[in-house]
Amino acid sequence: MSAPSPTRVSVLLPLPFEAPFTYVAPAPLALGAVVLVPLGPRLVVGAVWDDAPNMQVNAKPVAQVLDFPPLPEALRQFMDWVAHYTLSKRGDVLALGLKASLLAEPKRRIKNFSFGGADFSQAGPDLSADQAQAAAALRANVATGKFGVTLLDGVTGSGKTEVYLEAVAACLAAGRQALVLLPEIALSVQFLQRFEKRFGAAPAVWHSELTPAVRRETFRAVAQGRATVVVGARSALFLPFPELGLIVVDEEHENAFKQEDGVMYHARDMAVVRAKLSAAPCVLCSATPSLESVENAASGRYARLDLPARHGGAQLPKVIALDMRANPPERGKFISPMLVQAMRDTMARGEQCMLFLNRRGYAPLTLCRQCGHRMACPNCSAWLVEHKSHKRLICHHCDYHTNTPATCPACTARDSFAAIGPGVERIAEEVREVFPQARVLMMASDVIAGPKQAAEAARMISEREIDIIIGTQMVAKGWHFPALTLVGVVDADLGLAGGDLRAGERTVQMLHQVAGRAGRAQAPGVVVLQSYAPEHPVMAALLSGDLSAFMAQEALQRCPGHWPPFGRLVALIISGPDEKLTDQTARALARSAPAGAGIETLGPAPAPFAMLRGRHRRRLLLKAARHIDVQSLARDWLARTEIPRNVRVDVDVDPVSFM
DNA sequence: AGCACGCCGACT
DNA sequence: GTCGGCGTGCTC
Repeated sequence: MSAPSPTRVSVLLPLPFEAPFTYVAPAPLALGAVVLVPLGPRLVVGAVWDDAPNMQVNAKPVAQVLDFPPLPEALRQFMDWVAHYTLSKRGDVLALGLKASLLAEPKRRIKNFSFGGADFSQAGPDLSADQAQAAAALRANVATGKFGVTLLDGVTGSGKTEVYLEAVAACLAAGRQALVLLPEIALSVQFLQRFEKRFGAAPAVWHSELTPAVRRETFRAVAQGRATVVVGARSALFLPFPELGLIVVDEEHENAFKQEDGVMYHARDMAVVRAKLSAAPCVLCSATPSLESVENAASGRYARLDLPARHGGAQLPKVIALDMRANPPERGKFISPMLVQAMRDTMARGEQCMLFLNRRGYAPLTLCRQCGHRMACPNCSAWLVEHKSHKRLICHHCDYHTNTPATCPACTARDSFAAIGPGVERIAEEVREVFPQARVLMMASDVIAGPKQAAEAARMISEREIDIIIGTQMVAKGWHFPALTLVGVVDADLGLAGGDLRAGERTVQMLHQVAGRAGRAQAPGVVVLQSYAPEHPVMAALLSGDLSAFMAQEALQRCPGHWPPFGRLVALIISGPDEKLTDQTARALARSAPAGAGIETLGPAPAPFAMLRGRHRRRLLLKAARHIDVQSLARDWLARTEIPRNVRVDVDVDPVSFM
């Protein structure tokens, strides 16, 4: 036996570097080992990576090997994969999962996820025949311990959650860890209650609003295998699970899974990759699956399970289109008399109503009646939105805000402002005028800002302290309110304006989800869509409830032009403080764009928000047939084009937003 | 990402 | 004459 000899090790740092740095250790270190290393004048945390160390460079010694489980191989491979796919630096991806702040010794253990009271072997709830069959299929997948993706497509109220919780139970029984991704976990109080009811203990949760102490302790508990179930937002994909045995992505169609800055990844797609690298099954759930997942199921790449009926004998709501041309509201009002009457009838039966409008604030536009001046953000190409609750005009794209001025800044006219168009605050005002005795609750992100407010809102509704709920898209997600029987969509056409690639799909999904809040118990539900275009295919799909026919039509439209999911997109967003230089750079990129069979470049065009936060923006779109390696194309493209200082080019692979 | 080095304005 | 603004460049 010889004494261990000094070795060089590669250490990836959670900093914007593509390659690991090389350090010297007294003896070989385990791959994935979490270490403290000198970098310039400071010490930084990093992880031993799989690359061959650099023998040329002058290596400093590793300062300390931390008492922490090494990052698992599947996680290291996953991070490399995500970096390559999104054209990000590997260090930036590591930073999504490893930060110095996560490694400080916890002062005390936090309860939960130790699962003192949990019992995963206890029998689940009574399942319908459909549910039981789907649950059995998922349990069988988990038992194989192999990768595979299943699309669980169940109508709203069909009890998808109970079905996939059976898969979670099977995973835990097999001694492996389970991850459930939700689009907005911070507000998912009802989900956590159902989970606790099923298993007798709360899961570990992971989202951006955790306190540092909880975050540290959860991170450690996951790495040590003490946390067996994590319910989290997209960043939970980067937690160091040593024994991941199942990933569930609930509401898989949600755009909130797409990270829109920094490392721009789609958590639903990356969940599939993470599962594959961990040899774990993956379940994608939705009542309104994305066309991507529908096509993957149709081609046989994903298995498919359907829950076509609501649980407990509840019926799907009846959907009615209200033609606003024939039934206009009073001047200056937004709720048509027919919807008012439906609300009155609903409340007379002791049931609850919900009005949906996906627009925060009081009015989206404020203009001067004297001179026509429109109140706009100085930093963004966007109108300022009046928020009466804050007594302010607010930009929804940057942090600019101003008190509503007494006089017009252009013509100095007094009291000349007119509010144009409705937001939820204005709808609430109208409702209070019509139903002064009704108890009204607003649900929008500026009112319901965290788990506490969400829980209180859910409690008030469940305990029948509320008659009318008025909300933005926040009300669409997952809520179960048995007494809610009427849903009114104030402006069903809203999402169709501007019309990007997925405007129709997205509107169908969102309105169908909102509609699904109605009539989830015995009393039947009614949904009223206020529309100026009730003949539009989106409205037709919602009226018939036949979403698969709508998706088939979408597929037919996207297929010939190689639009996703039948082709690939990469967006380049060119931005900078100098408009001319930004524009020149965009045009230079367009000139050096890749060309060839199955490749097309669109743009440059000013982005829909041509200026954001004081930066001018242009967009280019690379469209390519499915078999083409767009990452290499984009990488080479950027490498051969000179980008001036103070112009930035952001790369968005598989863009969801075209803003 | 930090943190240093490095050249131009308002302060003791 | 200095303190300090943040531009740019480097970190194994």
